[in-house]
Amino acid sequence: MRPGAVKGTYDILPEDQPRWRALFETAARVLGRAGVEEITTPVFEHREVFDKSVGDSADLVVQKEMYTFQDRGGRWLTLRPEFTAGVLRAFIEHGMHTRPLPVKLWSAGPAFRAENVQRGRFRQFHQVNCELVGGGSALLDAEAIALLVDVFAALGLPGVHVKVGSVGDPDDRERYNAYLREVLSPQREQLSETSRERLRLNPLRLLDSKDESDQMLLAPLHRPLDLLGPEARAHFDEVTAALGSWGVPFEVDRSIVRGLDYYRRTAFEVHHAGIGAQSALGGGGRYDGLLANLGGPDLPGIGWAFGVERVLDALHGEGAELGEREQTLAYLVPLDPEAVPEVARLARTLRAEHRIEHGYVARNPGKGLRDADRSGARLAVLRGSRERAASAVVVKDLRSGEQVSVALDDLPAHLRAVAGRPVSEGTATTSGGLAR
RNA sequence: GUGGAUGUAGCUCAGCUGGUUAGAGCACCGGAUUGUGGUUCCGGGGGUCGAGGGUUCAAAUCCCUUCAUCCACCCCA
Repeated sequence: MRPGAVKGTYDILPEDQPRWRALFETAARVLGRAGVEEITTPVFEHREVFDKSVGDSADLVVQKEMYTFQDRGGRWLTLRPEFTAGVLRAFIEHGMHTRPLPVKLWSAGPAFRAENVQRGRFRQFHQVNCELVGGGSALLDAEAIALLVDVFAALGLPGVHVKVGSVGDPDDRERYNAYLREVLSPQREQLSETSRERLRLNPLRLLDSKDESDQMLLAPLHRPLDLLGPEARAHFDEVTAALGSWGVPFEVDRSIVRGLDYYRRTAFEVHHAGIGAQSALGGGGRYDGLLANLGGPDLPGIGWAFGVERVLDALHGEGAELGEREQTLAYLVPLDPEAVPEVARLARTLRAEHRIEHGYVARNPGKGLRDADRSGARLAVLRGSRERAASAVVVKDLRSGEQVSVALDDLPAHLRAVAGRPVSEGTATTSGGLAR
């Protein structure tokens, strides 16, 4: 069997590229206007970078899902499973804490997780990531959330649901975990097996259970948001007040939860109903303390990421098309061998202004026009012995069928004029269509 | 790691309970049309029927194994 693309990876074909490009360009524009600057970091890092950002979590699963390997020099490296750790590593390495704070950085590119594949979940996938580093103000939390929403809006994606919650400060989390243990331990026999395990290791995650009877048990309980300390509560209220005053639509999610320990206070997710079971387009949160964990200054930060594949899936489902392929203006047809180098040279000069393609072997007019048609070009430009004798070319509009002889010297002006006109309506005339 | 569905031409699929040489549409190539395309008509090339094994006179079809894809569970930075 010949090998196909590796499980969980796929090819982005030429016809898909405009969508991808348009998405990245839109994100760059929206974020750029907010003063967020682009940073590109390597796709792999020393494994400690991700181990430190992720590793002290109770969930060892997370580590199992990282692509970690040893290079020829014996270095342990990890393909990035997310952007935050690498971006913060770069932030620290380049002393960016000396820049005006907060430092706002966005990135885009592939990331890797050794997960099982399903809709919206791949082993190599793509994210757009944004980090606002060095500010603890609730206004930054609100700005981060608003920016994420703004990007979706600029993409023309309807139907997004923004959920905002808070996991509180570390004290709050401990208190909440203790609360869950206290309330649920007497009823542990009624919990599902995995939930019993979670009760022991990481009670917070119980809230994620999809088991119906679990949810029945959990329903009457307080949520993290209900038991926030006064400071975290005030912070949360400031965030929601800012979002409200900016007109950013969101709903408060009392039970929002993060899997990793470094998250503090604000946590948020954006969901979309039309993309299968993995309905989260993106999400993020505040990670005060993470920077210090990575050996940097003790600065707070907040960030988010969204999954490019999922957003494109959602856009497709909503019928929102994104990006267009540039149409070839003219396809140059050599009608005899002598014309081949002539059209090649001509194409090179015309390309200064337009997208131009041409044939590489002599064709009769029938085949040549078919080639031109299939290239998607607006015009076919024919060059053969008759045209040569007149120092001209024949230019045929492939939609209307009209054709004219144009002197070589006049061709640039002619093409410019056509390019400035809207594409002529109507499918080409039938049969004859040929000017005599 | 677990479960379900699906694997037949480049693509989308048909092929019923086993029975001649495995089909269609689209796509591709050629001709009708040797200086005029996209429509139409005619013709053509393309397949280890995912792979391996088994049952049978006979397997795309039934059985087993395996691989892959999709969806879901698990998990989710």
